[in-house]
Amino acid sequence: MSQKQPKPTESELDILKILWERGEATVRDVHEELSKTKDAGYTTTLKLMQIMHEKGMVARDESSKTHKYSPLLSQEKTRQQFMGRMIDTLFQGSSSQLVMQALGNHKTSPEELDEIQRLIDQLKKQ
Amino acid sequence: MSQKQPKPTESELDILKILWERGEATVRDVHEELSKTKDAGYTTTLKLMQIMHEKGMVARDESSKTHKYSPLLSQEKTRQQFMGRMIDTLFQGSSSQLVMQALGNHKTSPEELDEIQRLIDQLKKQ
DNA sequence: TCATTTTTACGAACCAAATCGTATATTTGA
DNA sequence: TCAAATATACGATTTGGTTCGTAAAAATGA
Repeated sequence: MSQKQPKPTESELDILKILWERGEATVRDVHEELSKTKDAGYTTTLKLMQIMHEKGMVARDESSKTHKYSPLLSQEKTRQQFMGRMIDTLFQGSSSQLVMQALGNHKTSPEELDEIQRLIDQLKKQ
Repeated sequence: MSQKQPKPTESELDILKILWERGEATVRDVHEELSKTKDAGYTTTLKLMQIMHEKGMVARDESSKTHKYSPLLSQEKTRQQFMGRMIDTLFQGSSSQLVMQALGNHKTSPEELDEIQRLIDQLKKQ
């Protein structure tokens, strides 16, 4: 029986995003990256990451004084988690409605469109 | 200068979902619908809807004792709001990645796929 | 060496959201 | 009519997330 994955908060998502990009990072790494868009003190970031560690969202390598953090939640699973909720609450359970919205509202390159087309063709074959 | 739309919380989204479906509903209507999936007291739902009214998220028709509520936030705008955040944090800013995920993970009917295809064709023409 | 900087730990404070109990007004129906 | 049921209002409490100050330990470098 697998445990249900904890749902990250907004701030936790911001941190996870960075950890997913880097694979591993110190509090300072994360904080500096975060500072570009947000405006929070160093100890705030530290505390958040400590809590995430308690929750089992991130691993912590304590072999050196300066701890190294890495994500324990998979981006894949987290994507599914949020998409599911989104489709359910905002798109009447219809994923295609979500797709239409995404394609309609954001610029998508011809290459990306081709890629999506290929996926559709493949799905149709089944 | 238009005000930025307030961002609904999780619980507020649940209520908005019902209001979007029905157009108009009483607290009891909403509460009963909500009870199917959630487990909260009547006054909790009432209070939530009162707060949403204060925030300007819903309209309230007080002409009869039993108030009637209707949504003031558009589903469209709210969709965009949440999608934007989602694409940014979870999909590296790539909407096509989100589309791939949505199509890959959820069953989509051939009709829906056709519809998406048509949209893609149209986007490609531009 | 030793002052400065960097790091972690920890608790307090703050804030918003959510929950609920209670009071009061109104409606319902026996 | 009048007791029971149903509605709103409102405040208190709880809970969870976020922020930050301070202390102590460790690392750095002049």
